[in-house]
Amino acid sequence: MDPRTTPAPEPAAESAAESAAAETTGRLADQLLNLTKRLHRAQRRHLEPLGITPAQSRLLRTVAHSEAPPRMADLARRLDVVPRAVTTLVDALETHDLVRRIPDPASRRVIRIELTEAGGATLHRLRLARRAAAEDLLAPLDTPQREALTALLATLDAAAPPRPRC
Amino acid sequence: MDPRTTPAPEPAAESAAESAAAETTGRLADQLLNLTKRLHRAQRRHLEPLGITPAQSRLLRTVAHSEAPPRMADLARRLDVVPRAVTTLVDALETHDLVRRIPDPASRRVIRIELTEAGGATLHRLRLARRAAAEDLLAPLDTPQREALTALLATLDAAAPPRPRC
DNA sequence: AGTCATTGTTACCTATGTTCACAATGACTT
DNA sequence: AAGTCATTGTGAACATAGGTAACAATGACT
Repeated sequence: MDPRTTPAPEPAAESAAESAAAETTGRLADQLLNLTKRLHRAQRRHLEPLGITPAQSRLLRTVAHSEAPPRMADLARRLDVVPRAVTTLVDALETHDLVRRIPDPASRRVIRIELTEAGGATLHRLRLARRAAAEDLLAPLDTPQREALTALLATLDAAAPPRPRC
Repeated sequence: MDPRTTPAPEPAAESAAESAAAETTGRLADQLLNLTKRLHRAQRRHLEPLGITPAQSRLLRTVAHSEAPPRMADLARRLDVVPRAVTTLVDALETHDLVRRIPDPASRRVIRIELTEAGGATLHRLRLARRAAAEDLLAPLDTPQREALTALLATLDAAAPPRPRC
């Protein structure tokens, strides 16, 4: 709803309905990116005293969430990153003694990642920090609104990945 | 709702309600980050043929959205980044001849950023690409759901910045 | 033994953004 | 006029998050 801000040469012959829907779509992208930037910053701010980055935090939580010590490849899949990215994160966490690389008895190729005791302790502080960070952002929403938002995002996340294997 | 995944030593004496709310909050953060990653990828995929990155795209749109050629500092503020970050982006766009640095007649310190003709043309293709990218993500949501989502995000974005001036 | 797929890693590259230092400029004081 | 200070943009260096490509070790299957 701001058609004057269209300096593109093409008159963009769209119906009003199409245009509005497109506006919404485009705006959504901006809003998401904006919000995520703030989330990143809030997380970083809260995680800084713990000495770990948001990505490391995510990895740590994923490890903790796993029933058995996961393999590097498992982590990569669950974090939706390329395996190479996991190596760096585990390196960082391992130097801080928050996780441990342990060999898999069944296959000498695989490496399993185990939470150390210090890692477990950090994880708890991390949850608090993370919650505080999210709380900073989500303050304007009341509980039902938050639930509505999670529901919508869950829909998006669920429909997400045809699991791009190649 | 998964208390067994709490390897932290502390028993975390919280009420069930508090815990559930915290769960929601934490989950929201994950969902947002997840979604944004996908959005980034989708954008990159769609923007790649145009030879510009998402951040450059955002800068370009911001320039186009401004009534008068904005100053670098304006752009930094509106993009919510540090001024130095704008320099790099403008550099890239300028080498592609999509924007131009023009001097401000009033003050020799300030540099104003102007959209070139090629920039305007690119901007239109960019809108299409961007819309397609968002469409990829938002496919699972129907129109009322999207509107609900934008409304929620708008609330968050609006309440956002006490404009951290220092 | 030979071929092929899996697993993790080393060595780079990119994108985005930050801090620090600095030079040029403008504005304001003495 | 000179001095002080804030603004503006940028160079240099670094951090974070991620990606590609090549490769070695290993397992699996013929």
